[in-house]
Amino acid sequence: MERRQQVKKSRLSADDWADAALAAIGAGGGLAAVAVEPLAARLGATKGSFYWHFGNREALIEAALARWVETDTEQIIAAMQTEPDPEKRLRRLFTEVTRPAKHDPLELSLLASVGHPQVAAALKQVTERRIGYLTGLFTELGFTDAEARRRGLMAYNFYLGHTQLGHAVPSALPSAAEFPGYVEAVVGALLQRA
Amino acid sequence: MERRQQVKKSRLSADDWADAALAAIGAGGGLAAVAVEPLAARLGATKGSFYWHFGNREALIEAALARWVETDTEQIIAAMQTEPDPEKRLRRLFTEVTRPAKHDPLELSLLASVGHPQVAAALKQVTERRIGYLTGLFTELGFTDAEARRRGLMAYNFYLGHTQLGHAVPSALPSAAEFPGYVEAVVGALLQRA
DNA sequence: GTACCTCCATACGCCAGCGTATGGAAACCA
DNA sequence: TGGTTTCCATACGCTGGCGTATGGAGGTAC
Repeated sequence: MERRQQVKKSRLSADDWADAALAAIGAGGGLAAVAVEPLAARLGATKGSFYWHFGNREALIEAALARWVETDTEQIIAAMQTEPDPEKRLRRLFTEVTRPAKHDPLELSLLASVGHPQVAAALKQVTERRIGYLTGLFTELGFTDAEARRRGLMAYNFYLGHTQLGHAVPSALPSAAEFPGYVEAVVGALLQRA
Repeated sequence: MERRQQVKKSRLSADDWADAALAAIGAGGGLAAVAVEPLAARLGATKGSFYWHFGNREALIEAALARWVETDTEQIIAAMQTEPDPEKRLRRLFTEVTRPAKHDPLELSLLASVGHPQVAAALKQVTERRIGYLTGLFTELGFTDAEARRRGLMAYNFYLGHTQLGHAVPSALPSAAEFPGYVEAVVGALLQRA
C-alpha cells in the first residue's frame, strides 16, 4: 500500500483526507496519528477544510478503514489468480507476501489499534477473507475440509508472525541469502502430507 | 502476566507505578495509556506522588519495560526446563503458549508500540532470547544449525501470528474442540524431517 | 518531644488537539 | 456580471495531559 505524501492541492476531496489518514497510520503513529490538525498541516490546509468534508474525527477513521478494506486484500488475491496450479500459487503467495520490501506498516498499525471498534470490524473482514482464501487453496490441494482449515490458519498465523517480526525486530529475520531456503521450508512444512 | 488492579495503598513505590504502567499498556491503551494523571487516579494518588518517584513520563516507561523484560520471558522458559525430552518440551511449550486463557495483551501492545525506541530495544532483547531458545531446542532434536534456526523462526512466527490473531480476531481461531488437533498439526509440521 | 526526612496533595502554567462559528474566496450558473 | 453554491481560513473556547512549585502530613531518630 503505497500512499503518497500529499503536498499541496488547491481543493481537497474527502478521499484525499482518507488517504492522508491511512498514510499517517502507516507512518508509525498508529490510529492516534489520525489527528485533524496535524493532518491538515500535512495537506497544506486547515481544519476548516476537514470539518466541511467530515463531521468529526470518527467519520474520517470510518472512511479511511473502508478504503483500506476494499483495496488492500483483494488486489493481492486477484494477482494470484493468474496461476492455475494451487501449489505454485501458495508458493508464489508466500514469496510475494514475505518479500522484505513488502513491509506494510499500515496493516501492523491497524492490528495494533484493534481496541477501536471500527478497526476491529475492518480487521475481521479482511482476516476472514484471507484465511478463507488460504483454506480454499488447501482444499484444492486435496486436503479434507478440517485439515485445510488447520493449514489455512497455520499459514496465516505464520504470515502474521513473520510480518510482525519484520516490523518489530527486523534483525531477527533471515538474511537475503537465507531467505529462499526459509520460505521454502515454510511452504514445505505447510504442504507436507501425513 | 497478571498485573492486579491496584486499588489503594497509603504509600506507593516506584515499582507500584511501573506495574500500573504495564497494566495500563496491557489494558488496551498501548503505550499512550502510560499517562501520569490517569495512572495516578487509578492508583488513588496524584501526580505529586509520581513526580517524586520519577523524573518524567519517559523514566516510567523505561522502568516498566525493564520490569517486563526480566520477568516475562524467563519464567516461561524456566518452567519448561523440568521436562528433559526436547520434543515433549516443544509440545508443552506450544500447548502452554497458545492456551486461549494465556492472552497477553501487554505483549501485543508493546509490539504495537515498537515505534518507541525504548520499546524497540526491549522487544529485541526478548525476541532474540526466545528465538534463541527455540533454535536451541531444534538443535537438541538433531537438526543442523541452519535448519534449527529456520525452524526456530518458523515456530516463533507461528506463535506471534497466533497470539496476534487471538487478540485481533478471536473468532478466527479454532474452537476448543478443534484446538488439540490444531496444536498437534503445528508441532507436527515443525518436527517433520525431510 | 522536637527536628528531620520521606512521601504526597494542591494549585498553577503550558501546550496540543477537538469541535464550532463566521466570513470570505473561488468556481459555477445564468 | 451578479448571484449562488462550494469549499476553506481564521479565530475562539474547551478538555486533558505534562511538568513545576510549594506546603504539609506522617514516620524516624535521639
